[in-house]
Amino acid sequence: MIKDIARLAGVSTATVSRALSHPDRVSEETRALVMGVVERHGYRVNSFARSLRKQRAGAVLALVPNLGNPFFSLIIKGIQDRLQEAGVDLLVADSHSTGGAGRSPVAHLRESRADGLISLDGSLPAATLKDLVAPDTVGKVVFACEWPLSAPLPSVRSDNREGMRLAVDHVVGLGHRRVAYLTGPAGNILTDERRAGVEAALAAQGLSLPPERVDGGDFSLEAGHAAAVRLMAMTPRPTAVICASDQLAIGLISGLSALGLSVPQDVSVMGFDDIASAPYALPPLTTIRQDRLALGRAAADLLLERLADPAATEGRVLTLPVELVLRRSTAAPA
Amino acid sequence: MIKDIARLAGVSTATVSRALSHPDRVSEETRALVMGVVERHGYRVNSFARSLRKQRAGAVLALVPNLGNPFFSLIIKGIQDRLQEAGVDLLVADSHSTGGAGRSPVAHLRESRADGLISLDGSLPAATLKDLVAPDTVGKVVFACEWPLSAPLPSVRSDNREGMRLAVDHVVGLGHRRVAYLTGPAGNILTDERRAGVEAALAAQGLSLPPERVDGGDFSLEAGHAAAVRLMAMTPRPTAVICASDQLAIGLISGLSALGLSVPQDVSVMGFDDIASAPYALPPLTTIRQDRLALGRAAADLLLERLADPAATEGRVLTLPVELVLRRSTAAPA
DNA sequence: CCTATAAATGTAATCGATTGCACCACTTTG
DNA sequence: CAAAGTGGTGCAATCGATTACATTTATAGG
Repeated sequence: MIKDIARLAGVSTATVSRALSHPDRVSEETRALVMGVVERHGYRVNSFARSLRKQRAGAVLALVPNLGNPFFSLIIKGIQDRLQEAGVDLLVADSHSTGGAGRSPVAHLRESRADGLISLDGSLPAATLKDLVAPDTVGKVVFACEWPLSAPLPSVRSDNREGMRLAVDHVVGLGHRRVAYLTGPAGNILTDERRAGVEAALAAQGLSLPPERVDGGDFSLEAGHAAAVRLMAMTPRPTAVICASDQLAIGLISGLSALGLSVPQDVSVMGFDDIASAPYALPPLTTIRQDRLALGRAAADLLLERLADPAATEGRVLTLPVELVLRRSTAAPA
Repeated sequence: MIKDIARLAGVSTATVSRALSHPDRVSEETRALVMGVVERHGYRVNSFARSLRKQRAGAVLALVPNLGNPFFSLIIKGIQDRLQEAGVDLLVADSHSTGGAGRSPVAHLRESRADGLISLDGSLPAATLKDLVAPDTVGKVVFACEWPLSAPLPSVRSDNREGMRLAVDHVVGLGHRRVAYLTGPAGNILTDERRAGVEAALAAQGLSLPPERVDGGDFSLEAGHAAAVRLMAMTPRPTAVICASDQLAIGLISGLSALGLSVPQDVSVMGFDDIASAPYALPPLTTIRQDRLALGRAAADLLLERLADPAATEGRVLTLPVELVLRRSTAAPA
């Protein structure tokens, strides 16, 4: 195709290419001439030919634990926003669904379909992780939101421990002493961090988190709902429940409501994330806000920087601040 | 790279290529030999070289009105699931954010970064739509969920009118006569379809939808919340409100609750979509379920078929069934 | 034993752009 | 006025695979 343009403009393909990619390397008039022809014929460079020659894809892969989980949408949007500014495309893949072709995410890197990888999944299979830290790929990977414990790869994350400190201090400040915790899925780094944050903050207040006051096991609505009956069967009952996610909290409130209990009169409930529906829960959910959009942007930013200079970003960890959002789901104990 | 493998295996690059892509075109032993070398050296084909030569990208672009809107996540997952089975990659772009590079989605097609396009946005700018129906792109485009009125492109959609008929028949069957409607954003095809569905179904029951009983103007939680006070200021009040989305319904319930009204005792509320949190709303939301996962899969399926045979799929419209899900947000009027 | 046919492999053109190097036409400088 | 420098172009190699066509080798049929 570039040949056609060259022929029509009466110049060489080299000149067309330069007029398009390095406008300052051709004369004013040649550029205008070439641009005119390009315009008239609606010519567009073939990205494969370019990628093949330049040895870069112009695309980045985002690996999501579950594409169907709405929690990730804002992070993805943040990533896409930043990438679009840089003129880089976004590929997405689900790290759990391994379809017919069954290509590992690393294959995208090795087949040079993507220049880099942003993983929102911190619990990648050991084999995948091993591939990722190989010399030829380690400089192309960053983590967002979650991160792997076993490899010191660059990552962007929210300040999960601080978030839980804010949550604990809030409910303890209201006068609660028996605080229960709804935790996330086992083996997840966020689960560990947040739980550790809760325990540390409670300890700092002279309180403890006995194992029987921990329930959940999943970030989902279902898990929260199911936990209600178990939590309320305890004697004495916990007076406040801190949840590892807003979904857990909303599910829990739903479960409590089914038991005829109301929030915050009978129990205080706190979430984590500040998802879009948190302000519209009944009651509006007191929670810890993490800025998912900013997190996505920062991750994309970090990856772009890493691709430009792997050494400079070696092991870099960016921790984003979180914020206590006071709404109506917490109150002093009865 | 393929040259290295060829040299190491003592065969030509042609044979390596065939061993990899057309195993039946080489002898058993050659294949084993080549595979062995490939395995040992972790060789992977370069996708650009392949794409350049084969003139296909092996990727498809999904265009989403707002990547941050969780409503789309399940559709995207459906698309990705199906594409992965076919060994095709998924690129995503936000049709609203036009970042620095500001490349139109059509550019992806023209630059052959993507073989096809699935648009979840039915309200594309006229210029974009015009580009899409050009002879060289029209065979590569399908719509999912939404669709453009002005061009007869293939699409997959839910049966929006039938859904609203089910909703209307349900509340009217409970005895409601003054039914209000919370509508979506102006200019959106779903807004039009659903409203038309409501009006037709009410008319069939001998009822009407006076303009003052229509509010909303957006699918969002906020719009639903804001509508509550206006709707309840009417005399006589509507006894049931049908919403164009679950988000509207949940926002509405939140707004009603702030006014001290409860659902369904004071007002019945219906949603549309059956999003993940609908069962955990207070009260659990009666709604119309559309299977977003199936919709995404079907759209990906349709696109793959269209890419293989554009003529056969010309103007094809697939309408997926919807379903009434009875929960607790509707009851007979007081 | 020789020819026709099939199976396996190699040769080299091709996909479409980018870019190092060479070259030409002018300026500038000593 | 000759030598050196500069800006603008063109030539052709290159990126890494795929595949039409040619060639070789093995097998079957007459």
